[in-house]
Amino acid sequence: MAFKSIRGTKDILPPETARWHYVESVVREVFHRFNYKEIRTPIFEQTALFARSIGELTDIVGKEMYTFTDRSDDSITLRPEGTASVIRAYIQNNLGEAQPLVKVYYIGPMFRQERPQAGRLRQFHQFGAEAIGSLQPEVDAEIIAMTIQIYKELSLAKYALKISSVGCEKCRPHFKEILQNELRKIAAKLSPDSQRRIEENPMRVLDSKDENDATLTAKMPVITDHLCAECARHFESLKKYLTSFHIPYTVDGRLVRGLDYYTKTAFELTSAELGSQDALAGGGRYDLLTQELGGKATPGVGFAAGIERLMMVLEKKGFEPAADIRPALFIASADAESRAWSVATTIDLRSEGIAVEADFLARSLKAQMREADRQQAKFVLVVGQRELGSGRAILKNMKTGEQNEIPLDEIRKQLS
RNA sequence: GUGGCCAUAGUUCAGUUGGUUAGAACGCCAGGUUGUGGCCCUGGAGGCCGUGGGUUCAAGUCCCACUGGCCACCCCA
Repeated sequence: MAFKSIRGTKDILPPETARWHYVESVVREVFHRFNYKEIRTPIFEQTALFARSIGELTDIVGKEMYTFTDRSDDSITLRPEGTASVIRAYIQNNLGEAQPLVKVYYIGPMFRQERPQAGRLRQFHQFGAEAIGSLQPEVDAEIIAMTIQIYKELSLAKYALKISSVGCEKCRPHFKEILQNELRKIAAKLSPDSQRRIEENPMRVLDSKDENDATLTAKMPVITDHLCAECARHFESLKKYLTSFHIPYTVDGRLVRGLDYYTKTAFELTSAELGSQDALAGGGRYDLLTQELGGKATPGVGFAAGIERLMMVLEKKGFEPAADIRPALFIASADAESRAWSVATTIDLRSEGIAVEADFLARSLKAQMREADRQQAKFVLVVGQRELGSGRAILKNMKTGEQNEIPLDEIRKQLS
């Protein structure tokens, strides 16, 4: 084969694009109902934006970014996630000056150079939302409720919501020290991966998939027991809201997010139907990010969800939306002269807003009927010399098989 | 980045201990119906057997490398 798509990238082809249209329309509709407005940022940014927001030491920045130098010798990176760009746009365009709470959402591709596997691609798609400007736990609750609502409206039932608080600049460093001290005591018994993580990211040791590690760390302290008064109050309030929203959740003090910028609330939605990469969506609060990126100190909360993973679950359920593009009418023609008429009429009707298809292969009537069937056309109009002469033709309802002779100039009326 | 499995028509797959013209189903095209879809019947087109090298009289089949896919680790959406 001459050219192939880049490893870890995929073509999304017609029957499947209908599913994407459906999912995107549901997602947009829910966002709009929650009064979030769409923001579209460039898919590439200065490398430093991601390095500073996501964190130099994270895997994403350390080894997964698509980074290159452009012809002006600037370091450019394809966005690995959405929040950094949104906050950059928020600061750059002074969005906070027009209103105190800015609520935006995005849908689009993200890029990470990882080894592809089930539910993991190098170009993948996310939808997500950010609420920038409020410290209130009500906003955290709204974001979570909105996330859940989207999955509900897609008739997805089998997921689990895990929530936690990762603390703030006051309580997290404290806890990190306590945990590291505990972990160092048993370091020798831990897996090599976990030993490395003790210094790099101790919270992740608690999340290890290694059975032995899990046993050894079962009684280790968790952050949710070591929050400062303010973080604890915030977390309690969030839990109350979720309960009042009738949203079931489990508190998982070991929940870790892959990005450094999170403070207080962290949450994750997982699906048991996904295999190893089971996170459907994740998010949390990032009260320090805006000032870290050079803006006025402004709190924020957000989430992001993987569209391909959502598709995997929908496919597993056998979900198949009705074809979103199908002609209202197919004009079948019996000969060259009527074909000319049918093409001209097709263009006319289309300009009037009617979805029409005709024969463009000069095929037999039978083949045209087959084509109309394949396209799931609602009606077929059969025209030939006779019809052009008499001004009346047969209109066939493809679902019922019913045929009626109608005057050609009444075709618009018949279709409406 | 590491590991395991895999790579044959458009698609999903068969292909005996290496042995003549590589098969099926579905899909596609045409005919059965000289102006009518779906079901049925008949016929047809369509394969450098992932790429490169090696072993052999002989390779889709065995060996090696590469590329790609799948799955897992890592990490995450």
